Amino acid sequence: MIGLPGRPGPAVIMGRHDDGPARGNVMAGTAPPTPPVAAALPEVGRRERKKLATRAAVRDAALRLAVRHGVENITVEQIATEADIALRTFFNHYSSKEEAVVAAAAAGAEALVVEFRARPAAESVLQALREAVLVVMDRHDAAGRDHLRALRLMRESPSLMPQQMAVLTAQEQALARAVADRVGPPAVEGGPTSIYPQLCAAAALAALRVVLDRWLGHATDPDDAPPLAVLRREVDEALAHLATGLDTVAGT
Amino acid sequence: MIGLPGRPGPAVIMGRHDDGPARGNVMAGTAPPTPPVAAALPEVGRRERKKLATRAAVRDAALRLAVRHGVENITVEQIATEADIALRTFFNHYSSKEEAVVAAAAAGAEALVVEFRARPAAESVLQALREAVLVVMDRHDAAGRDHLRALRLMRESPSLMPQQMAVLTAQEQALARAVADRVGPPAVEGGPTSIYPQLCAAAALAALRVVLDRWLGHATDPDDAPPLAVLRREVDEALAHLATGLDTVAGT
DNA sequence: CCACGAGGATGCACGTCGTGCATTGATGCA
DNA sequence: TGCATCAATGCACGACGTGCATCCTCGTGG
Repeated sequence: MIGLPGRPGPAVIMGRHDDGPARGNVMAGTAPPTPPVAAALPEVGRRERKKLATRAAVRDAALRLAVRHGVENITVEQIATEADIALRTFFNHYSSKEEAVVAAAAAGAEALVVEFRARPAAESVLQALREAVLVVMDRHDAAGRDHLRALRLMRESPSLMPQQMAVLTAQEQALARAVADRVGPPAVEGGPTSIYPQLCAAAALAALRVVLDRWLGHATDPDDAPPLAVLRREVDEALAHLATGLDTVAGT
Repeated sequence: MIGLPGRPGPAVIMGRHDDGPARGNVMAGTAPPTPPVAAALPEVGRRERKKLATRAAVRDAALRLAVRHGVENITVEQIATEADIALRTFFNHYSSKEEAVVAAAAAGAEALVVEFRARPAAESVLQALREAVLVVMDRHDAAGRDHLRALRLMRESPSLMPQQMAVLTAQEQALARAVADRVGPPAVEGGPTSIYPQLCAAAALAALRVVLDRWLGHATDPDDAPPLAVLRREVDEALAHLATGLDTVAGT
């Protein structure tokens, strides 16, 4: 998800196909089936590739500067310069620096939904979700230190929180649909849709958000990640709570 | 492909207790605002009261204009004029029009936490939460049409979503603390804090958000609220799901 | 091979945002 | 009554975000 190329050059191309800046909030785009690791298909011409490259350059430049100087202390102009584009062009891709910074992280949430859908139908909803989380976690674990720094940036920048939540809710909708597809169509066609998919997706993502937040908070030293094993355990614990019910009375 | 005021969109419980001078009508001596639950505050002098009044005036003016013209189509200057204050003064209270508009809603979420804390310890966490929700719901039901319009505004204004989520997460923290207090201190002093409070608070608020969102979505006609009974039922259903566990396998 | 249409990158102008700084007037206090 | 405080204001200014016209590159049909 995060990718921090050393130079503003052509970066990894990852999904995100929508045109036009998203006024005020984030994309809820359904990128064409672009599995986690995308391969350049002849589908896109040089033109499209250049556009994507520019987009990626902007995104990475934004993240790089934000990690180094803090989101509050950088201007869109600086990002544009770093990405070697005109100021005006920046707004052709993102409508604010916050959106650009968070965009780099959005892929993570998208990947989760993709992996979830890929799980066999035999698994229960929360089981499938757990496995999907593990897959995404492992993959991102390889991203290393830069990736961790980016996560901390997200966690500790108040001004990014809104954008993050926006991404999260967008993915919540996607996950809700995935859950609905998994449990099958409602008994009655056209009948009142069950609240279950939305509820489950919302609760699950909220749980994962809490877990990740706690995990990032555990670390006493910056750049020092608590063992991944801890994260796994807490994910399991949280999902287990959801699965078995989380009501409690005083003294328990 | 995103900025359209469409289906997805969170909402927040909101209430509008107006204390301050409401444009063109009574502006009594401004008796100390009457928060959800009485609070004796003999401490406030005229100075503080005036400040609060100004704040309320700004908040209400923002909400009123936003409901009438849409958040996107109003400027801070208009709000300031409507509230009869200088432009600069606006920023002494809120840092953006979105914040001002949503501020009116924040009280709702705060009230929920307050009511939750007021529930007897004998009730389980989710029971207490349910009762608290009902209390807040009933109280706000009396607010009538304007209140409903405000809720719809929140739901359908993409640019407000970030601020709403900010309010929501703030209350999530407060609720998490309340839950922690309710279930009692951890067995081991200073030991690793349980994830339960945060998890529970996050899941519960996420559930309530989904329920409210669905409820607002049910209505086919604007200004026409689905019966409150439906809301109650869905709240119960959602919390019941959380209480008994929400795992499921295909075909269930 | 070339002219032409589509679309991305830019430059420019402009209105709105949000903040720092200095000033004023009402308020609270000794 | 004299003084300290603080909300409200006015002013200046840099950053933001968008509409519009233009230039240039890529993709295509002739």
